[in-house]
Amino acid sequence: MGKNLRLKSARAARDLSQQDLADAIGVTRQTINAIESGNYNPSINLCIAICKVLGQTLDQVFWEDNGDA
Amino acid sequence: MGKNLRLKSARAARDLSQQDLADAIGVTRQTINAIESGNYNPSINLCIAICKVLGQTLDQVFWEDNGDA
DNA sequence: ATATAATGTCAAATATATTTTACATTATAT
DNA sequence: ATATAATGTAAAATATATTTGACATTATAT
Repeated sequence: MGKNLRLKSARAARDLSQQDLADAIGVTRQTINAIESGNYNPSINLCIAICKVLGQTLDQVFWEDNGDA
Repeated sequence: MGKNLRLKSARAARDLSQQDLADAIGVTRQTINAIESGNYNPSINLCIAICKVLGQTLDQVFWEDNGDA
């Protein structure tokens, strides 16, 4: 599976480490890392929680890739 | 948790039974029913599969309620 | 070069999504 | 009233997400 670069990018834009984001949501760092790495199928509630912290929507972070940026 | 009426509605708009939708995706009828009923936290891949069959996006079906229709 | 924060990854344990089987209820038609 | 399709729900089994703990690697700073 492909990496989730939009998540990585949105997180970086807010200057949050994987640990920071994980803490804000209440999951472990490994979970965030795995999602960004792409070998993962997170729950929708987790995705929504991530989006809220990052100020994005599901489509922006988890919907199909547009190909580029 | 609240019911997912947008899913129910989008499915009805395509004249698909819960069984039809489940078959199209490759899950069981109970899974679809549970998601519509609201006591569930499906995986993002499942949500995406549902959206594709219904011709909708994640935001349209699974993002925050707008309150009304 | 050394120290520290951030990231990548792995194996075992735990929590939870999803399946399977089954039955009750509601709608629609004859 | 009877039959049939669709839906709501539940308990046990299975698959998989998530945690925990641990170690290696990469970036950033001193």
